[in-house]
Amino acid sequence: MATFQSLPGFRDFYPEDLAKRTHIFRLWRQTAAAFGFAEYDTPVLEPLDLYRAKSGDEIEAQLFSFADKGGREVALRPEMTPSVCRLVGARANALKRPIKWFSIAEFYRYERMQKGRGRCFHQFNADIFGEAGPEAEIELIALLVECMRVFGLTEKDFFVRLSDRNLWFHYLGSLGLDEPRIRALLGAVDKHERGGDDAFKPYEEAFGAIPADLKAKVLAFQSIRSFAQLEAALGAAAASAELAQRLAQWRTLLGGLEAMGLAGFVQVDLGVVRGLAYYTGFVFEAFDRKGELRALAGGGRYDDLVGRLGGTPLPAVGFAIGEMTFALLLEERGLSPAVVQAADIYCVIGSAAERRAAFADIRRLRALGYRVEYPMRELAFGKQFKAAADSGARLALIYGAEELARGMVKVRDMAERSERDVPAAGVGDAVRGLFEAH
RNA sequence: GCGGUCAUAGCUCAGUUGGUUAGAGCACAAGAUUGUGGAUCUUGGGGUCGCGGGUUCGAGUCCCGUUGGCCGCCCCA
Repeated sequence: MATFQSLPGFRDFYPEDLAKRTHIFRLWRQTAAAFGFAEYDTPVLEPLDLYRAKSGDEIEAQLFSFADKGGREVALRPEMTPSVCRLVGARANALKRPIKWFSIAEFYRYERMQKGRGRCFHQFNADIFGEAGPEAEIELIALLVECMRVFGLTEKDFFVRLSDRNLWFHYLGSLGLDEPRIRALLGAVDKHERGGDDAFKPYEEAFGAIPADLKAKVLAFQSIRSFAQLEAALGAAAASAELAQRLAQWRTLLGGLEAMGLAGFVQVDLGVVRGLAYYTGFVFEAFDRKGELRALAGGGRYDDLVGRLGGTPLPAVGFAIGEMTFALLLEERGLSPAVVQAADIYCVIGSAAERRAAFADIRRLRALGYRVEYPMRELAFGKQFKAAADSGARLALIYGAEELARGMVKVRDMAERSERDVPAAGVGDAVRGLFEAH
C-alpha cells in the first residue's frame, strides 16, 4: 500500500485512462479546427480578484485560493471565461472578427465530489467574440453538437435545451416586475425543476408571498417547449418593437440550426435559465436523453462581461463541455475507445551479435515514423513471437544469425503468418512498401 | 458544510458464532520451450485486511474514532 495517495477529488491517469482522455481531446481539437476556431491557453494560476470581479466574493468558498510567497492573493482557475475575456479584451481592437477561439484546459474547484464531478477536471471551451447576432449562437451550437457527434453519439443520446434570459426579462418586465424581482424569479425557475415549489421560497422571503396568478404565469412560461408555444404565450406583448425584434432573432437562430441539420438535437425549453447572473441572452445546456447524468455542456451569451472585466466591450457567446460527464456518457454507450496504441513493427533478435544490426534498423525505422519495439533482454524466439503478437505489431522483423549471414532480414506478416527475406541493407524500403500496400 | 453507504493482492471478490501461517479467479513474472503466436500446464512474486485506538487469552471479523471512495443534499462558473 502506498504511503501517499492523491488528494481528494484528484485523479491519476494510468496509460489506459489517459488514452481515452487523449482520444476525446483529439476529436475535440479536430472538430474545433474544422469550424475555424483557434486554440489558446492561459495560466492555471490567476489573481483572485479576476474571479471576485466576475462572480463576487462568495465564489471564494469554491476556489483553491491562497497567498503566494510575494503575498499576492491567487487562485487556481475554476473556469476559463474570465481569462479568455482578459485576453480578448486586451487586444480587442487588433483581432480580426469574429474572434473564434477554443481551449482544452484543466480547472480546479474546491467542491464535494460527486458522479461526474471532481475537484479537478478538464473542459473544452469555445467562444465567439465580436458578433452580436444569433449567427454566433448558430455556429457555437453547431460546434457543440458536432463535438459530441464525432464520437458516434446521436440525437437519441443527447440534446441541447435552448432558452433565452433576454426574453424572460422582457416577459416578466411586461408583467410589471422590477429587476430585483425578475432576478429572484429566474433563480426560482432555475431551481424549480429539481426543488419543486420550494424554489419560490427565496423570492417570497424577499418580496412577500407571490400572487397566485404570477406564479401560474411563471410556471406556464417555464414549461414552454416550442417556438409556437412561445409566440402564443407572449400574445399581445409580442407587438412591442423590442419583443418583435427578439422573436425575429429567434427565427434566425432556429432557422439556421435547422439548415445545419440540427433540428433533432435542439429543444426549445424556457425552463433553462442557468444560475449565472452574467448571461444576457440565449442560454443552452446539453443533456443525455435518458436524464441519468448531470449536464454535459452549458453556455450562453454574455455581452457585458469583457467590458466589466476591464477590456474593450465586446459581445460574446460561449460554452464549455466537461470532460468527466462526457466520458461517462461515452462509456455508457460503449463509445469509449478500447484502443491501446499498437506497435507497427516488432524486432525479433537472435543474440547480442545480431542486436547491433537490429539497433541500426530500429533507429532508421523509428526515424521514418514507425512505432518499433524489441525485447530489452535476450529471449527465446518463442517468447519473442509471443511478445510480437502482444504488441499488436503488423510486422515482425527477424534478425537471426542465419538470415544475417546471408545478408538478409526476415519479415513476417503477423496477421497472414507469411514470411519473406529482404536484403538487410533495404529494410526501410521493404517495410515502407509493405505498409503502403495496405 | 450536511446525510447515507462502503473499504481484504494491481482488478473482481471469498473469508463460518471471534480461533493455527488470510484465500480464489484475472493480471504480472519464471519455467516447460536454444528459431516462430493470443493456448495449456507447473511454479513464483505480490497483503501493516485503509489508518489509529478499544474489548478479548485471541480481531480481517465486535466497538469507537479517523482518512478515503461511491451516492445524494447545498452548489454547479
